[in-house]
Amino acid sequence: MSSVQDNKFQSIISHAKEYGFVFPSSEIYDGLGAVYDYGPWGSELKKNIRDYWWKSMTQMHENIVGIDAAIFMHPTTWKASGHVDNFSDPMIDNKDSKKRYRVDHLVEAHAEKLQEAGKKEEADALLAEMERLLGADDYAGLKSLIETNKIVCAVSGTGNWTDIRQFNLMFSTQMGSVADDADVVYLRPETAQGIFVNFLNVQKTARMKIPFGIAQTGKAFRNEIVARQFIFRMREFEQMEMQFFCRPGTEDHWYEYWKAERLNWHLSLGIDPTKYRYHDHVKLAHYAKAAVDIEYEFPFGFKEVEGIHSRSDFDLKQHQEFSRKKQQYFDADLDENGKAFGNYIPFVVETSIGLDRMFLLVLSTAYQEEVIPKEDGTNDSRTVLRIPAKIAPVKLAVLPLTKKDGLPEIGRKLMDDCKSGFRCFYEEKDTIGKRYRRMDAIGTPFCVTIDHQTKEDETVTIRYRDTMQQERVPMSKVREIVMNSII
RNA sequence: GCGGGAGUAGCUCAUUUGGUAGAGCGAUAGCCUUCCAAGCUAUAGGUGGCCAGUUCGAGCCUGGUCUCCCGCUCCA
Repeated sequence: MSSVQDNKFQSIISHAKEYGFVFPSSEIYDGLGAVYDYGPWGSELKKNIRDYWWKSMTQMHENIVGIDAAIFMHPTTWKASGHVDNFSDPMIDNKDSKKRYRVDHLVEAHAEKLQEAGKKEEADALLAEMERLLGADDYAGLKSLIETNKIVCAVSGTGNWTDIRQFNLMFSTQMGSVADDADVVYLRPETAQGIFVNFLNVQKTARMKIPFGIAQTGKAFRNEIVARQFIFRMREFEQMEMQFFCRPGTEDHWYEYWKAERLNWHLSLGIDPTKYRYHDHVKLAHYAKAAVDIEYEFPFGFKEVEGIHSRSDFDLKQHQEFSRKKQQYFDADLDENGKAFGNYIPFVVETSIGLDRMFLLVLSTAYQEEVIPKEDGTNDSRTVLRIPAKIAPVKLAVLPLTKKDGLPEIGRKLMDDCKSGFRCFYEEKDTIGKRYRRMDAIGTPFCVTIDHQTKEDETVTIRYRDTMQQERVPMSKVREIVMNSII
């Protein structure tokens, strides 16, 4: 990261705090690592992004319905999903290079070398032994396996290792207030499983026919080893996910469809397309058939904001196996031979976007420090958040030019006319220029000024955030102008 | 978790070798009534991240600790 980008990122973080978007969690106690709170304007913006997503996925797609599943789920859910086995990794550190490795990656890399050297049998034996020890959670055995095979660190070249430690990425707590009887439950590490376990409930009660989708937004929790970069990687975060259930064999079609559709959603906010790119996964997760990330160029580089995954029938199959409840769907549509497609476990295409990451994306793209030349030759400056009007925290500021001569009363009346439609902000303190700057800083797209002429002809000055241009319009038109820009 | 850097008012910073903290901006109230920040007055706000040690005395020296940033590592 260059220092210029570095500074811009720092400025965004400072701005977010100073103007009530994001605060460190429990800040008076020095904060809590990688946990953040959303302030007055931040919570508005976050809610608006969530609503915009929700509307585009559900209201705009007749074959997608929503649910709101609980954060706690039956512990077996996470065995079936693979999280219990795959979400906790034994790690080992090299004391000389200070490098940290996942034990399985380290051993696998060594096995590959053996294979290249023609020692295939030795490699296979090593991997088999590793699997056995991993399955038995035998960390001492794994360490001696590393030592006896003289596996060394690629950087330091030494075999000076720490003990193996377990990093469990799932948060756990107890359900039940008597500690001895309490069952361990997990805070969900992803929202997707709440959709999968409700697949048939939703399909039957909402009478959905394949292909259809289930959408959900909600919190998820991961005990990240390293959580950094402001709200980009948090331990508690919010996902917006949609699982699309389709007939086996059509998943590639729907994968391509959602890949395009989701990028279009981002672009519909008017965000610079050159800041986006697709990143196809080469190494796929255990369930995946295909996976692509939508990456955005954050101030700290291109990073994943959303993932589209072709998950096959893995999840439903797993839940069918672990729950012993059939997860199949009867498809009465006829195939080319005039026969019903019949019973099958649907394939799934998932779209999964981090709400907090989207929030950071919006803030990153919106934040601008501008220099404005003045008539006398000197320069003026402003910090403006060019947040798309439809998701801006405050849509309209009502600003009487003075607080005398009945202007505030007119402003209050305009407030009453508008505030049932969208978030408004009223302010009569300080010079008009200062008030414009304050509204720029929180991204308010429209400011309306009440002046003495308003008393004569009921017109007001509307001032646009992005162009700083002003226009005289009838006061009765203000609500409509703002409404039209936020739909 | 390892290595590096940082922590003084809401923000940006100052406080000449150790002598118990100041400014600008911002905020609040008022004046002015002005269509793009930086006119005037007043007020509020800090056990110097926290804890200990050295010292007659610590924002400053030492140790520990917490948090943040950067790099490594990890990322379904």
